[in-house]
Amino acid sequence: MGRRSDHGREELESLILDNGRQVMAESGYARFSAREVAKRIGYSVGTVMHVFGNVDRLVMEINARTFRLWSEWLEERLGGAEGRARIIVLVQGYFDFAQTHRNLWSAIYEHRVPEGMEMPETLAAERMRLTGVIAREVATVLPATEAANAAELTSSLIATVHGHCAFMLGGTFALLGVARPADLAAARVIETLHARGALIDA
Amino acid sequence: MGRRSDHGREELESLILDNGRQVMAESGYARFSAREVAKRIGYSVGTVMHVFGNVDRLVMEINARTFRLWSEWLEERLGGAEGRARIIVLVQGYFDFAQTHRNLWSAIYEHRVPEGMEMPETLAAERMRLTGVIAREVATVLPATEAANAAELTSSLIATVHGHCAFMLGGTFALLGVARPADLAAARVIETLHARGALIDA
DNA sequence: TTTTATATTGCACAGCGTTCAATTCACCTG
DNA sequence: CAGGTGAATTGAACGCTGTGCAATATAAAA
Repeated sequence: MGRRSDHGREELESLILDNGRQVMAESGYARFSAREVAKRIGYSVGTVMHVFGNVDRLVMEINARTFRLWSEWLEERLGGAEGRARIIVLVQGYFDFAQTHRNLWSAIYEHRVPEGMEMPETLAAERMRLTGVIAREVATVLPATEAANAAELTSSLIATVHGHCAFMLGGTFALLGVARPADLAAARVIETLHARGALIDA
Repeated sequence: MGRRSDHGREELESLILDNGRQVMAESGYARFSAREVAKRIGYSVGTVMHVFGNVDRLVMEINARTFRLWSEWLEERLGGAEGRARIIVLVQGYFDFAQTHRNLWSAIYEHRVPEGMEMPETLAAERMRLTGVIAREVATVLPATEAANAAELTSSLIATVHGHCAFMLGGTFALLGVARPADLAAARVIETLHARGALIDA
């Protein structure tokens, strides 16, 4: 039983979030349970509910953390890469992250925000941060004439890669006999960038 | 209380499937319930479980039906369209179906087949049927030199459109300020087909 | 020390999927 | 037609789930 002297409010929040992330990573969204999180931190269910209001908000905060982790993962991988290689790193990094953190990644897309409940600011912010990393790289590669379309094009390219990644982890590609999903996605991205006059080699 | 004289085994199966589809359409995967289906058909939960073994199999059978509905939806829409228009119809039809049958469409991708449980034959078959419709149209448009890659390219194009559609219904595009997701997806598809030397006008 | 505010609990509730002994029923046999 | 048989169907039990809330425990203030 947790005493209030053990952890301050913020401390308790991140304690729940840390263990919540762990439960999500182990069990996946379908088997995620606030009760299990409570058990692990040695507090009762009521406390978890009191801190986050409801399970959906807890899941969304976990997802926000996943987005941050993901952004950092991509930035790290970009490291010293240059030119076309940076784009490939982004695509491959997208796939690698999803595969390495399968359950965390899936939870982002398996969770539906209930009607009438608004998305927490943190989730929107972290999502935009990830998009920002990619948008920056896309803008670098595009010619000046395409600058106005860069944001929209970035969204479209992310959607393209996302679709391939979702089909890989969801088993659709396995069913269709597709061997190297990441290469396919990369090919589509390069194609589009070329079509827009991007300054990268073939 | 259902008497066995009321419905034969097959009759009962499709009764469950019909009402199951309805519950799924109304409530979505997250709130789908075998008990609710049982209530609607006037049988007990045990009967539903007896016919389908477990809820996952029932969901997969419902999803198989959704795939069939989807294939027919696309074939109808292809109607008298010709050339490039057929490709646009496929892309737009993908989006329209998903939007019109939001919960049924989402259920396909929200449901994860539990480990150790194999996919029923019907689901795999209906999924391939849908892919077949699209593969046929892609093959028609591609030059003979690309025939060998047609199947893989088809899978990639479906993934591309799927990614855009998922982002639309999941709210990602709204967050990013993307206005016309279907047009974006269509642009990507046309780009790729052009890059492969497809015989369609710009 | 007593009061006050609130963090925390633990139970109740309604729902879920799954299991299974008991029951009901349709049909076959004599 | 009567009795037996096997399968269909039930309904309760079990262990989960998220949520709400009155009661309690506790730290801080008076």
